[in-house]
Parts: sequence; structure tokens; C-alpha cells
Amino acid sequence: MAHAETDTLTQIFSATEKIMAREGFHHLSMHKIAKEAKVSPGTIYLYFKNKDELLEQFARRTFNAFLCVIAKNADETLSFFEQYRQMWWNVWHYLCDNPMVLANVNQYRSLPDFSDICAEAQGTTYWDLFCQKAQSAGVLCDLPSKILFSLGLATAINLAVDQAAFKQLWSNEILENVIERTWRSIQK
Amino acid sequence: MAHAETDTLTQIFSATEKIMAREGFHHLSMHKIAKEAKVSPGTIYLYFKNKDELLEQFARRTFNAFLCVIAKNADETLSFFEQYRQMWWNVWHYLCDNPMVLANVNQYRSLPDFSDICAEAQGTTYWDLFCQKAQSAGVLCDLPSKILFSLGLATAINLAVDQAAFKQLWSNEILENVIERTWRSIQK
Amino acid sequence: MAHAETDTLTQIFSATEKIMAREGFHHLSMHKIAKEAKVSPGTIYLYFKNKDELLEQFARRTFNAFLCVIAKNADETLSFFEQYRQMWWNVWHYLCDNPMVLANVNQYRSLPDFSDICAEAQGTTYWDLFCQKAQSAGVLCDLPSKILFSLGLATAINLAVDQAAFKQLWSNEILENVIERTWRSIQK
Amino acid sequence: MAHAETDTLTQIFSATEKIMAREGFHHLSMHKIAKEAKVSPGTIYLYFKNKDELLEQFARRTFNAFLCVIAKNADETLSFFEQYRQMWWNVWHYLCDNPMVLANVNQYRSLPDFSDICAEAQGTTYWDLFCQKAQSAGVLCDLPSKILFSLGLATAINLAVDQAAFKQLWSNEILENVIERTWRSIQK
DNA sequence: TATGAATGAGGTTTCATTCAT
DNA sequence: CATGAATGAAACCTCATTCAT
Repeated sequence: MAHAETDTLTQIFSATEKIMAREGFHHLSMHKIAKEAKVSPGTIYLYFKNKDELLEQFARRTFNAFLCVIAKNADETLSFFEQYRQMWWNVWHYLCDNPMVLANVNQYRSLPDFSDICAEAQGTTYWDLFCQKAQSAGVLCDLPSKILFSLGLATAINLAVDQAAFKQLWSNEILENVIERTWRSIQK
Repeated sequence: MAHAETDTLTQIFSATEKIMAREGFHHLSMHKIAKEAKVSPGTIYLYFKNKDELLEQFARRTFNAFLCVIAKNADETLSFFEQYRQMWWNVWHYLCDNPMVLANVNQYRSLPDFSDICAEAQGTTYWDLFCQKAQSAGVLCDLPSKILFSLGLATAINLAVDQAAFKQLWSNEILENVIERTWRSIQK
Repeated sequence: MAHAETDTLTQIFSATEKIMAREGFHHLSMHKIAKEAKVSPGTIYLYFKNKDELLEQFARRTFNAFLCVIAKNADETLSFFEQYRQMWWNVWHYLCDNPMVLANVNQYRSLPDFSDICAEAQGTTYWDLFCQKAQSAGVLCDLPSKILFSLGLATAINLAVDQAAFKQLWSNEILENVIERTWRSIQK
Repeated sequence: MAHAETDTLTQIFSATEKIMAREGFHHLSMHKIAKEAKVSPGTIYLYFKNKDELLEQFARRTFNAFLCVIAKNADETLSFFEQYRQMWWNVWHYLCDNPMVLANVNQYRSLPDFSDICAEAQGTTYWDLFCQKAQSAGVLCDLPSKILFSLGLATAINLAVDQAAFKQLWSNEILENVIERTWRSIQK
């Protein structure tokens, strides 16, 4: 029976994610993806010109999903700190709830064109807009938003990866402490 | 002609690094390594049981080199902040001076057993010792040293990667600012 | 162009047999098999997990073919001696008509798992059944059928191998003599 | 320390035998032989031009050892049957006492030139001489000695191989029975 | 005589991609 | 749209042999 197009595509993407998490980026083969997605190898080539294009679109999807996660439950009536706190927890929970994404975080950057994809979004993401506003309001210091990301939300990613890799569990108390401290580091 | 043993090993490792940087992790082949190292493919198998073992030992070497870099020019007579500043610049300069390491940073993390290698060193690195002393002296806050790493030195890595990926150049002023701010975030 | 499945398998098996006979067991390579079978090397791996599995299945096929040969033209209305004689000639003619099998006989026994394959068939072969009946009828002596095989039909194999190895030709008279003598040795 | 020449040769041959028994003919490599014999690969080439020559000499040694075994405890004052019986048991015990030889029996025939080596000895072996005398005395039938070997002593080899392959133990009673019966089959 | 690191041709196996159905 | 057997280049790895020491 034929799948609806979106169905097949979704299956291919999630098969890709699963195998990447399970066996690592360099054991990712078209055959394995096809098998996991329960389609034939040939079918994948109806949707993508070749493996690189599949991976590029996969990277794009993943990156966009991540951008959406950051913006989740956004509420501009809250204080800037509370908005930051919300985004930090968004990232944290997303990674904890999606162990496959977590397992792949480092591998995504090896994806073809991942830098380009990130660069395209430059300046238009929810985080960029947040930084602009908070800087205008004199709350955040005047560093480029990319640097602010490294000092701020990137810590959520680092900590989640560490937690998974070293089988440790950070308490909420510690994490709230981290949120406050990283906020302090990017404040005016 | 016979090479001295250390020579051959060194050649293999640096060939691996070069190709990884030039063509990326997934274009790394034993043939290419052999050619670049000017040895025959078979020779590599005198030193490593298979490709995975070569990569694991390569990751181990790289990780250890990185640990040494952090401790460079250590001077315990300096203030804790100055010591931190020194380590941050060590990381930064190492990555900027070794674009090949930089290009590979993310790939290293996908290396088989990289987590294990990191875990082994846990608690005995120069950074860990520094944190202990600074915490005893009441200068650093009481978070696990791994978390302090993510808030502190990890920003040097993140920024260096970004700088390379997005072809931007951060001024020394900005970087000094980042050092101060990240120091602030891990202070008592 | 796609082959029918049985076609391809058959081609692979008979290519294996041909090369084994022509160049010997230790010059058997997957490339040669592929070339002889007019398929690509990769194709073989669609049907067999690896070389060892191909060889094991090949041994199994060969052994089964041999079992069938023994039972050819079976006629239970004949005297037990005549039945034995028929089987002996079956073995002899099969080996003389299939010099490739003959050339490989010893190599088959070195095949991985060949003993297991033989052991599986234990007690259910046509020879085993023949021995049971002849023993019940008080015609054959009461030794295990495996031993009776060594005294009886095995001589057909030995002689055929010798004939090929030493380029000699045994006359029918001699062979009939052998049949009678070996029959005498297994009689009651 | 240097080995005496015979020492080294002996070690190489017995290493060859060991590996053949343990891993089979087609996993026999010069490196493994060298390691097992505790010499360097290069040393083997001081004694043999190449692998084939090593194997050929190995085959020759093995074949000669076998010929000697047959003649062991020869006593021409005994009846022909008793002499036959002695030879049969010689073969049997040799194989049971040397499981490595037993494991290799089938593989020997795959050795390069094994047929030639056998052919060279044609007509001059102790078995051949025994047959001539017994035929002159009118005790043995007038078949070629090679055929008589297949009907007679070859059964000792077959049974010993079976016993090892199928983990069965034949009682002395059965074996004596076999000796008598095979003797009967080659008598006048 | 003895070594053993090095060689490199050639073996086994994988995998992105195609194409007849 | 969908299939999946087939492809074959290229990957990984082995091993008989050499040669500087």
C-alpha cells in the first residue's frame, strides 16, 4: 500500500534519527534507513537526490525544530529573566525528553552544510529577537547574540549532554543556580 | 625502509588529524591515512588492530593534548581570576593556532569511546584541581567542576568553533569581556 | 539486469564448484566466484552473510546431492547384494562423471561445519535404512551403519580419488571384484 | 640465542601442524607459524624458498612418518594375518595418539604435490612389500596393492576420523571384528 | 644465521545508487 | 509512486615476502 507523501518522508527522517542515535553518524547507511523506515532503498531516491541532500534536509528540520522549542510558551509580559529562564528550561526539557536528539547533538554539526543552515537563520531567530529587545531595554549587555547564546542557552545543551554521557543527574536546585549564574554573566 | 617506531606512529596520527580536518570524519579512509603518512596500508595494522582502535587512540591522544594545553604556563602565585584567564586564553589560542583540531572538535565527540576517555580523567585534571583549591579558598561557588567547566572554559571552545564556522573575528576586547563575565558566573 | 532468485543462487554455487575444482580450495576468492557466476561481488552478499556461510551452504548442498546419488535407481525387489552393488556403482559413476566433485572431495571435508552437516543426517540416510533392513533380514552383520559405510561404499570413493590422483584406470572386472569382496566383508 | 638448525626446523614443522589442527588449512599463515614456532617470519625463509615449499616438505615428512608407523614392530615370523593385524593397529593407535595428525588427515591431501609424494613411494612401501609376499604365498588376492590398501588399512583411517568427528568410541571388540572382516575381503 | 618492521597486491565486505518491473 | 535485486567502486584488512640491521 502506498504511503501518503508526508508519511513516507516522516518515516525516513525519523529512521535517520533513530539510526544516528543508535549506531552513530558514520554507521548511517541508506539501506539501514530504508529498512528502519520500512520502505525500499529506491523509494528514498524519489524524495532526495542523494544521501547528502537527505542529510542536509534532515539537518534543516532538526535545526528548525530546535528553534521552535526555544520559543515555546513565550510570554513577553514576563520579565526578561523569566523569559530567559523559560527558554533555558525549554532547551533542557527538550533534550531530556528526546534522548535521540541528545545523542545526536554533536553529530549534527558534522552534517553537510550545518554551518550554512545555522548562518541562514542568523539574526532572525527568537533568541536573536529576545537579545535585541533586552539590550534595548538596557537589561542585557551589548555582546553579539551569538556570543550571548554561548554564555547562556548553550550551557543547557552542554549540561544535558554531560548528564547523558556520564550518567549523572543534576538536581533542579543546581540547574536553577546555573540559570541564575548564566543570566548574571550576560546581564548589563 | 624501516622507520623508528615512534616516527611511524607519529606520522600516522598526524596524517589522521590532517585528513580529518581537510576532508571530515566521514571521508577518512585507511588508504588516505597511509598515503598521507607515507607508509603502506598494511603498516597501520602493525600498530592498530583496526580502524576503530586507531580512532580511539587518536581521540585519547587529542584529549590528553587538550588537558596539557589547559595547564600551560600555570602559575599558582597568581590570583585565581588570573589563573582562570590564563587557562581560557590557553584554550582559545590552542584552537586558533591549530585549525585542524578546531575543525575536528565536534567529530572527536562522535568518536567511539570518547565519553569513556573523558570519564576516565574525571577529577584528576588540572581544571578539577583548580576548582577544588578555588572552592576551598571561598572564591569559586560550590558547583561540580564539570558544571563549572561548561560555564567557564567551554565558552572558549564554543566561541572558537563559531568564529571558524561563521568566519567572524572576535576582538580581544570582546573576549576579555567574555572572560570576566564567565568568571563572574562561576564566582562564589 | 535482474536474475530470478534461484538462477542467481544456482550460478553462484556452480561457479564455486567450478573454481574449487579448477584452482583448488585455497585459490577460491569471492571476486573469482562473482566473475565466473557473471554477477557482481556485492550480489553474493545478498544471498550469503559472508564467505564462510557460502561455503557452509555449498558443503550442505554437495552432501545432500551425494545422498541422493546413493539412492538412485533404488529397487527393493532386488537382492540385498544387488542393491548394494547398485549403490556402489552409483557412487563410482557419480564421481567419475563429475570430476569437479571428485577433485573437491577432500576439500569438502575441510569445510567449516562439514562434520556437523554429516552428523545431522545420521541415521536417516538411504544407506542407514538399507543397513537396518539387511540386518533385520539377517543378511548384514550387526555393526553400526557408519562402520559398514567405511568398509563398503567408502571404497568406491577411495578408489575413484586414487584413480584420478594417479591417472590409473581400473577395469570393470577389478571393480566388480572389489564390490564382491567388500560385500563379503560386511555380510553376516 | 640461536637455535641449532634441526631445532628450528622441528619447531617450524610442529608449529605448522599445530595451527593446521587448531585453525584449519586455510587459516595457516606464515606469521602464525612464525609466532607459534617462536622465530621471526624472516627466519622461515632461510629454510624454505616460500610457503609452498614449506608445505611440500611438511607433507613429505608427514607422509614418511606415516609409512614408518605402518612398519612398526614388523615381525615376518608371524602369520600374514597377524602382520596385517599389527599394521592395522599401528595405524589406529598412531592416529588416536596424535590427534593433530588425525585432525589434519583430510587436509594433507590438499597440500601441494601430495599426490606426487604418494606416487613417488609407489611400490616400495612396507605395505607394498607385504602385499607382494602375501600374494606370492597365495594368501592375498591378486589386486593392485593400492586397492588392497583401500579395502584394508584405509578402514583404520576412516574409522579413526569418524570417531573423532562424531565423538564416538568404538570398542576393541568391534575393531577386532573390522580387522577380521577387512582381512577376509582382501584374502585369496 | 636471525630479526621484524615494512611492503603492497589482493582478499573480503560495504554501500550509495540505479533500473526493470 | 514504489520496489528491491543488482551493481561496482571503494572501503577495510590480511599475508607472503623482503631487506636493512
